[in-house]
Amino acid sequence: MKVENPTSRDIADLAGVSQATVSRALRNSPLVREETRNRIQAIARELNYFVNRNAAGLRTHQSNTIALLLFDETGGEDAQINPFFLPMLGYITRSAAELGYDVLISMQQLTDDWHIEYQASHRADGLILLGYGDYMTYREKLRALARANTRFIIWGPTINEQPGHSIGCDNVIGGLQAARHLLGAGRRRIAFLGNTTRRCPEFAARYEGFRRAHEELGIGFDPGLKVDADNLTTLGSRGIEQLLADGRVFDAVFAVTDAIAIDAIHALQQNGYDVPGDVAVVGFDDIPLAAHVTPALTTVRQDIRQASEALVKSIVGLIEGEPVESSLMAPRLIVRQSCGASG
Amino acid sequence: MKVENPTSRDIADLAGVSQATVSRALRNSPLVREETRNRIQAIARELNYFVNRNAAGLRTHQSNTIALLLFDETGGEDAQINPFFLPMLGYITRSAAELGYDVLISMQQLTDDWHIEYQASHRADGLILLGYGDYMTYREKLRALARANTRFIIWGPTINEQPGHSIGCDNVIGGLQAARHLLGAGRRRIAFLGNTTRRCPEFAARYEGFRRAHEELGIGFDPGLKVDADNLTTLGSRGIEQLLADGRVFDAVFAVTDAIAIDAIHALQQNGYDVPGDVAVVGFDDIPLAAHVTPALTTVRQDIRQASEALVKSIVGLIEGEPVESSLMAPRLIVRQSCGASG
DNA sequence: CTGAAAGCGCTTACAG
DNA sequence: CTGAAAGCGCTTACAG
Repeated sequence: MKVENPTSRDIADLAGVSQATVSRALRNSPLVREETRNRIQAIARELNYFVNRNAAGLRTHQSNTIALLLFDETGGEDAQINPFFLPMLGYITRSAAELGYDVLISMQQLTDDWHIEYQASHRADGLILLGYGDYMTYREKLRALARANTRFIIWGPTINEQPGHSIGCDNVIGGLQAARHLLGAGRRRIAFLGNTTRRCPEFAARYEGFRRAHEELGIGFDPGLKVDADNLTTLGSRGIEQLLADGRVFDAVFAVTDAIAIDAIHALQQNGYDVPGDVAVVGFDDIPLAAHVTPALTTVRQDIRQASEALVKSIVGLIEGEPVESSLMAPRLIVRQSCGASG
Repeated sequence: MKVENPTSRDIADLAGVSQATVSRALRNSPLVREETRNRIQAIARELNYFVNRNAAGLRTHQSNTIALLLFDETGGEDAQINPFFLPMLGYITRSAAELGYDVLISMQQLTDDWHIEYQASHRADGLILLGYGDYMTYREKLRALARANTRFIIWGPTINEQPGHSIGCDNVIGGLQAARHLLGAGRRRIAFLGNTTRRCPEFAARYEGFRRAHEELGIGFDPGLKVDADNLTTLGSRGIEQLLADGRVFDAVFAVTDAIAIDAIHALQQNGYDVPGDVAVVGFDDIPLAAHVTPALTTVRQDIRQASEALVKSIVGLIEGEPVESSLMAPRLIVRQSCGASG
């Protein structure tokens, strides 16, 4: 009675019904009498039978799979995913599972012909694009995607001419919140650490909000306090060293990522500055370590979970033909000790 | 001439050959004349044709997909993947892509019936299991996997009775390296921070190596210097505070993760200790931040990339019927400033 | 409520 | 080197 790789026909034989009835029963069709359905499902369970997804997919033209395309910044040398996106994977996977979708991940380089294949080959019903920061670079690829009627949603800012839909963090608001908070606490000379070139539109947006907070209060911002640099990991300490070497006076630091902020705190402490006494520090991201460094880091948190769920909800909506809109989600300031305003 | 969703038959009509010849040409079969093949491939490209994976998979009984099952420690509440495994995703995905496999990710709780379905439903040809630390808990699940002839490979220690194959880091060697290094630098009272209960067999193995290094040199280890605790993120500072509160004397710290080590460095500095002058610190993992804290953290690095590639190579070997062996990979000590031995 | 039948789009023996 | 044909395992209109 044990069958090697059972098919619906095997179940049918065992249950004494037609293969069509087995198929209906396993999909919980109301057309099948309950008693029959239960019997069939029991046999299927007994035999460890699972519907062949290839056959079902061939028939229905669906894969019930979402492809997650992560932009590979290393150009193929290394394979490090931008660490910021990693935690999203878990949330995306779970949300997708709740809606009955599997998640296929793929690292894609800019040079790859990454657009159309997943959907055209029926491996995925739609795509989520993570890490495609600079729209201008991808413009043509996105257009090709749209032309091929591929369903996709981008994690990133909403840009007018950009094809498709996107869901992103409102980085301007984030920068605004950080700077407002420091200015509200009486800090007047806030250094800005972060790369705001076109390569990093998110950081540029954070700077925009930072600048706007100064404007709101009619406080000028000294351009000498803005440290731009390429290498993000060491920017914290190098930025501080540079500011000190240049003899800049500052009473606060806003870093575009927590990694930079934490590195900056170290450098400040090493140079004998008290944080937040002498210099307040605010970061961005709320990475796990942020709450555990000393002083605990005040930072701007993007709701990664909410964002992930929204991305999945949108792509599934697109797949199932529902209306979908682009949106920006407001981040939230998490006040801890490093800003000196935690009461 | 533009076809909506072209099939191999459309290509065949356009090329004036049979559908079978198209199929052969697209798979680069040597049976097809080169001129014919080129013509067919050109037309396919022109039409943005891609082989329907469901149809091909149904025919060949293969999916060319590997399922990556990540253990979800949160029991479904949250969806955070253990951060240590995240970087592996990128390497696994790339290695798999190089061998022609897609990667499906899935978060699985202990209670899930996570074993058999992926392969039985022909969604994946084999499984990679990440994060299944405590074999005893999964014993039955792994046996069920093996019984169902599911191909799988586990990232973790090799355990004798454990079904299937595994690839892991030699954590004993790692702990040994760390402790030998500190002892070799003249430290004699090394505190150990980490949870070594059965829930964390990797950490227990690191402790084992740590202990063995003491034995080698005939140096006793004061059990009062071992701080065990549940909450890993704050163990660094809490551990140090506890040691100090208990009046323990120590000249070094070995923490089972870098996060704990970095937190410990902070706590030491806050309490007026110089690192590494008064207390040397060694961590484990070599997380990105490790090189950038002050002092830069000496740590034990697992070669995540090599491990990921080995996992993929093994599962693909299993899928393609080649012989595969379990193995342990030696980690490597990365000497920086925090151990006071960088010269 | 159930069954017989068609067909999804491929791959691959078989025949030439 | 190429074609006609079978068949992978489903889903679903159609008929009853």
